[in-house]
Amino acid sequence: MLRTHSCGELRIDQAGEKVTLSGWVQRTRDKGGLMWVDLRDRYGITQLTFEEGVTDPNILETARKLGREFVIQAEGEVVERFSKNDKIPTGHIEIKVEKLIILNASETPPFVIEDDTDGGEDLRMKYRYLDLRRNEVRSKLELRSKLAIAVRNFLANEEFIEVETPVLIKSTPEGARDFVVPSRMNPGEFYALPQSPQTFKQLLMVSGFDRYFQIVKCFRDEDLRADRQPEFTQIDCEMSFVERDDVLDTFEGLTKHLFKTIKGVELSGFPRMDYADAMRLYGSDKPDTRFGMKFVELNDVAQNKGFNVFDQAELVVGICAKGCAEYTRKQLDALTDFVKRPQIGAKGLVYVKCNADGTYKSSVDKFYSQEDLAAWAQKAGAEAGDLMLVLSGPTHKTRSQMNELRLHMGTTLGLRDNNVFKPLWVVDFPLLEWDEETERFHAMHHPFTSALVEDLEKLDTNPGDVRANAYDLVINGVEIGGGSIRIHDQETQSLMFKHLGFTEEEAKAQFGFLLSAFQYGAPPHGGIAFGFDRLCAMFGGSETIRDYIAFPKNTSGRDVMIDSPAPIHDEQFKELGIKPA
RNA sequence: GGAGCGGUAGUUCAGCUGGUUAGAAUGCCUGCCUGUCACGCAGGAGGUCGCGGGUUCGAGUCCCGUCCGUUCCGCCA
Repeated sequence: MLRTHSCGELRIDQAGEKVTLSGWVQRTRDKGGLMWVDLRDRYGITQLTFEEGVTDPNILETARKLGREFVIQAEGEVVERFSKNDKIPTGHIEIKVEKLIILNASETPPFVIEDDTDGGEDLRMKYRYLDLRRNEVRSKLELRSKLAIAVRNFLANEEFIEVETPVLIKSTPEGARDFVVPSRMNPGEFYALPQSPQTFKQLLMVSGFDRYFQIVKCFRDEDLRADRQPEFTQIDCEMSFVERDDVLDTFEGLTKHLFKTIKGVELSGFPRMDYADAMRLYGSDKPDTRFGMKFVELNDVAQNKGFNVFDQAELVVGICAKGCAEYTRKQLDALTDFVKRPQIGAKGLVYVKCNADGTYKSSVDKFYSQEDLAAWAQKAGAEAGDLMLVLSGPTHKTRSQMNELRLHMGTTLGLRDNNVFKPLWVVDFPLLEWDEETERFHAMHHPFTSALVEDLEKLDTNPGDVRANAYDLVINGVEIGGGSIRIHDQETQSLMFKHLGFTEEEAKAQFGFLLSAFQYGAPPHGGIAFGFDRLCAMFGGSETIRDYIAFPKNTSGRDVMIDSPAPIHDEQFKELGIKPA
C-alpha cells in the first residue's frame, strides 16, 4: 500500500498510529540536527520530521537529498508536535519518519508551486500540469466539477435527458467561422466542428425527447478574449411544448439551485427587461444591474440653446454619478481621456457639477444658464454633490460609449461588488440585424428563432423592427446564456431562410434535413444554452475563464504546452486529398 | 484586420535625459544551525537585455522592422 492516509486528514486524535503517506515535497527545512519536510497532496500538507540520533542515519541521508516536487513515500508514527502551527489543519501533529522511499525524483520546477506563485501566465501555461498542482488553480477546477454535477442533478430531477450529439458535422455560412476537418474517405470534403448542437437538439425535440440537455464542447474559429476560447463548454438545453416563460422559469430554477448549493446564495425572482429598454437605459444588451446610474436622455432640455455639438446630435445622454461633484480637474480630464480612447471613440465629455450651494458648474457654461442646468439635473435626478456626465452623437454609438463610461464609473466608485449577484432576463431581442458588409439582414440570434406573433406582419415591410421570441440571462453584466422559442413549422422556417437571403436551393442544401423533419410532426419547442466556462468564472469571482479550463489556449489560439496547432506531413496532406498552403 | 501595454538572471521585476564591470528579490548550489513551518546565518554560481537592421565615439535605453505574450476594438448567428 502506497498510502494509508492523505496529507490533509491526520489530527491529534491519531497520535501514536503508524501511517504511510505519499505525496510531493513542498519544501524542506534543514535545521542541522533536525529536519522537516512538508509533504503535499491535493488534500493538504503534513509535516515529516527527521532527527539526528533518532532517525536511522540512512534515512536522514536520503531525506537530505530531497528537492522540491520529489514524489516520496514516508512511513512512521503520528506524534504531537513540540511546537504547533495553527495555520494549517494538520498543524498539531507530525510524522516521525521510520521509512522513506523516493518514488520519483523531480527537476527543480520553473516556478514555485505555491498559492502566491512567482510564475507568469505564459510560463504557467507551458507547464500547466505543474500549475494545476497549485491550490488556487485546482480549486477552480473543483468548483467546475461541483457545478457540472449540480447542473446534472437539477436537470435530471426535472426529467431532462442527457444526449450526446456529433462533433463532426457540417459547415454552414451563418454565424461564426467554423473549424473544419478534412475527410479522408471523402476527398475534398470537410466536416465542421459544431458552434453549438442547435439543429441536433431541435431534431431531438422532433423525436419526442421532450427535455434534452448536454454539457457540451462547442467550437468557434474567432479571435479570442479573456472570456473567449476557441473551444468552450455550454450547458445546452431544449424543451418541447413550452412557451417563453416555461423556459425562463425552468432555468431561473437551475440558476437559483446552483447559487444555493454551490455558493449558499439565495437569489430572488429574476427581473425582466426588454432589449429596447436595456439599450435605452444602459446602452447595452447585457446591463450590469448591481448599480443604478441609468441613462437620462437630455435632448429636449439640452438642444436649441446654441451649443452646436448637442444641437446636431441625434442623442444627448447623461448619467448621474452620486457624490462626485468634488471631482478635480485632473479626474475629469482622466474621464475625458477615457471616453476619447480609440476603443471608445467619443469626441468629448461634458460635465455638470451640482455644487453643495445649489449652483452648477459645467464645461458648457458658455451655452447654458443655471436654469438650463437645473433642468438637466432635475431630469437626471441629480442633487447637490452629484456629478452629471453627458455624451452626444449618433444614438447607437453614443449609447455604447456611455455604457463604457457608466461601467467605468461603477468600477471606480466600487459599485460592482463581486459578492453581489444581480440576474436579469433581457427579452424581445430584434430578430434581424442589418449587416453593412454583406448588405443583408442576418439573424441576431440564429435563423431558427421565432418572431413575436404580433410583429410578424412587419417582416416584409420593416424587418429591422421585428422582435424575436429570444432571451438572454445576464448576471452582473455578463451574458451567461441565451435562447429562444424556435420555429417549428416548415413554412415559417423556409420564409425565414428567404428573408435571410437564402435561395430555396441553398436552404435545402444546408438545412434540408431540418426542413424535412419539420414536415413530420415537429412539436413547438424552445431552449437555451448557458456558457459553462463563464458561469464557473462568475462563481469563482473572476473575469477570465482560462483558469476554469484545465488546458486552455492562449490569445492566439495556441496550446503552448503541447505546442498546437502544428504542421502536418506531406503524406497526411496527400492522404486527405488536400494541398499544402 | 486595428490600437494599447509588455519581452533584462531559473523566476518576478528595477535599470531616469544614451556613458565604467547590467542590479534587487526569490529560486538554485555549498557550508553552519535540534522546533522550523515564507526558518535563520555565511558564501557561491547564474545574463546573446526576444530577434534583425539603423542612428551614434558609445545602445538594455533612441529609430525602423519583425516575432512572441497580454488587454481591448472589429469579429464572436
